[in-house]
Amino acid sequence: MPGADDLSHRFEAESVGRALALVGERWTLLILREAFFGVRRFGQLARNLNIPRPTLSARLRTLVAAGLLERVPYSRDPERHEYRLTDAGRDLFPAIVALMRWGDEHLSHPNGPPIVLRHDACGEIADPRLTCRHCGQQIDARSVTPEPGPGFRDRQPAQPRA
Amino acid sequence: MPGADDLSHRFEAESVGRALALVGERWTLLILREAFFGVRRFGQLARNLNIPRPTLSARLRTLVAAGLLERVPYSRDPERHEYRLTDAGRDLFPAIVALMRWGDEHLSHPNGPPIVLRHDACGEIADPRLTCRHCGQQIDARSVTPEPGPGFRDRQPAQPRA
DNA sequence: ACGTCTGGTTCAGTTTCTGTACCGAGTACA
DNA sequence: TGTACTCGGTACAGAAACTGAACCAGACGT
Repeated sequence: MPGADDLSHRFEAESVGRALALVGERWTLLILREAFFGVRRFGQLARNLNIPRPTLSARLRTLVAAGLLERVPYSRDPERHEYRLTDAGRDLFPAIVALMRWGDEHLSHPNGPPIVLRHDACGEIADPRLTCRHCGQQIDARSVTPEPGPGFRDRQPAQPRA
Repeated sequence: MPGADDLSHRFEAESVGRALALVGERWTLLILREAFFGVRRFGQLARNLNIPRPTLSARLRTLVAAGLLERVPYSRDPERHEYRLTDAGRDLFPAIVALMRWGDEHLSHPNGPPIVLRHDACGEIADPRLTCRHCGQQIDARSVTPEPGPGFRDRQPAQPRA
């Protein structure tokens, strides 16, 4: 990152920080991955992920509270619910894909990725890249320079602390 | 994700799982974010992130062990080291950017993002997107269908391998 | 009546994280 | 020469989170 030593304390890049407060708990992204694959039920999640059920229960609750999943009833009498991605949850898809690609590239690729994503629009394997919206070129850590944006430091100046 | 209910146990999408085993610990991605911003030193990381020093110490050790950071001496006599991104670490940049964008969009955007990325090549604000490498169109959770890739299930012994 | 499936909860034990304090080596100043 | 400060950590104990095993209630099959 050229010429950018120690920007973070000046820039307050809290976007990542806050995202991670939600998403950085151990199982959260795995649960969301399952959700992207269409898994909606408690038991199915528990089986697929091999996650302790109390942990799953807690995660689902925080995810629902955070608005990434919604808990919708699918039967009454035995009152049952399933967990569906909200739009906010779905918007996390690029992050999961990016992690997936990184995992494919750097962890165990004997033949190639275990899963690929086929792009419905063009019918090809998507092989997703991060690109500049302006010029369309691929972006990586070295081709980009962080700078303060419009929302920089507009945090409450004199938040009276408890 | 159309027609894809419960793919994960069939597909073994372990790329994400393994990535998260490294990256899913609470402070890891924040440390990497700092690294992308040019922060290299223990004390600076500790100050910027407000992370407990023993935790930082532990995280740095696992990151070095995982090959995402390297610990290079920058002075001897008072023997001191700094932590630099390796190529593998740098490749995590898209994932962090994706999370950052999600945070910008869904968490607290009073005026706009606190940080933007300027694309060195075109000089514009990058506003990075995930795109299909084949057709260049933007990709989201709904425009793509997961399917088994070449590396699918090749860690099972029964599969006759070349 | 019995066992099974569902979606959970309770509980106790273990692991992990956190804050505070501390260390040892070097530097800066007076 | 003493004092203070920086830097990169470590030691420790209490708090929080995670984990596995067991359990529960309602509905269903036989």
